Amino acid sequence: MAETETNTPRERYRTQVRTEIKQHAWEQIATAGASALSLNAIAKRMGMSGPALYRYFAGRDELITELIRDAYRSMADAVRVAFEGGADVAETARAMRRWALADPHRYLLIYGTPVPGYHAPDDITAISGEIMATLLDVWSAQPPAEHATTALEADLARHRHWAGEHPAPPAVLHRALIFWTRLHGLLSLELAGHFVGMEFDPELLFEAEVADLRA
Amino acid sequence: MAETETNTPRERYRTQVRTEIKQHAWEQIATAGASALSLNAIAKRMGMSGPALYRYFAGRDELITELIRDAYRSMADAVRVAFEGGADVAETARAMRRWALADPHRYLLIYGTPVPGYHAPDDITAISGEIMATLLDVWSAQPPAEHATTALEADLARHRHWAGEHPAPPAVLHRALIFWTRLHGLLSLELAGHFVGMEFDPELLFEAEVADLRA
DNA sequence: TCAGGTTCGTGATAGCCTCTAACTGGAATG
DNA sequence: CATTCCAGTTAGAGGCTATCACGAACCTGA
Repeated sequence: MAETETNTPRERYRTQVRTEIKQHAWEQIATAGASALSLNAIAKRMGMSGPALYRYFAGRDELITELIRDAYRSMADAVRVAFEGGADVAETARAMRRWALADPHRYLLIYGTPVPGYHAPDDITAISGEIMATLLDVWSAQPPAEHATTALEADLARHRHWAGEHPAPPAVLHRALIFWTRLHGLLSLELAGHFVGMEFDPELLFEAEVADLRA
Repeated sequence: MAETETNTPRERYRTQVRTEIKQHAWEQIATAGASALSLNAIAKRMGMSGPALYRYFAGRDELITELIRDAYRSMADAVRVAFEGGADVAETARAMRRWALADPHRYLLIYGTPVPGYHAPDDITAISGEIMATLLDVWSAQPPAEHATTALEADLARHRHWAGEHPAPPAVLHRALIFWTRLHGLLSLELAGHFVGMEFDPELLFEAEVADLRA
């Protein structure tokens, strides 16, 4: 939600309105889902008439893209803050869960069902890369035990493009990947409400998975 | 997609049109996503004019609910067939992955971002329960090694409502749950395209997770 | 101070969408 | 043959995205 600082009052007004629009957008997403997000409805709730919002966003897609960008940025910051605060693997996982539970729709906007044909702009995929880089940092501080190289690790040694310049060995790449996929499995099912009828405590399942991940 | 057998030609015609509508709906979901599904567009592609479809479905929601029901039914059948064909845990996991990859949008319609406020009718949650029951069957044939009871297993022993009459012990409930969450994490990230820029082989990651699950 | 361009917000409009309502014409039924 | 039923039609209300032309407010520079 952070908007760059600006000078002229006009630009300050502009960014102020933009963030106000985004706030209303998040509220609407929380109550009716991203697919029901309506520029028209936001405008009316802000006391303006429909097309006014097109001065601030080129269209519905640009608004949603901006929300996705903010969400990624917020998550990348949360993970980074955890790591730099000295969090180990388990505590980083908990930080991610807290971030997800704090606003389920924000998480689902990032990792939920994508619109076919939508391609995130490069700066967003870069933030996604930041998150993976931080996970590699976290796991590098707690590297897995020595073991024979697996087929997957051989593949990861070849395709380590996504790790950027990070010097993590394939075993750490593997660890970061399953950290991501297992957490995502737990969080997305929990946030989407697939556990509700089951009545067990999702946090215990989460903690059990975190413990397993460290072993 | 299975429609009950009927007698009169009128009813046969009716169910025939219903399945034709659903086929067009799946095509539209595959190309533009579920949120862009349009009764109007389907009607036009079938050579009829808009409101005609309301003879067959009470509205857009009912059509989507029907698609969700068919998707769950298909998945439950796929898992059941695998189990009854003698599949072990690993082979059942592969059957689920094959089912998901065969039609990514069908999987995402079930397990993707839910619409806030949407509640699936009881018969659909029953099918979801069928799937869990089959997973319990699969794991009961390959029970995990003995170990001290964990906090999660104690919780599962108390809240085993979702397992119905199934006699599986808490350790098996735990196993079935993480089978589900880990597979879902892998599949939903793969199907949503979050691995595309990474270039590693998702199947190797999947197999590594399956192997880990059996250990 | 005041003339200029710039930017904001408006109403009108086109073209989608869902869904309701009244109507027509053909098929099934007695 | 007459009646009932039902598929499909058009018309229309009300929502949406998005574009356009216009008036009004604002900022800037002479």
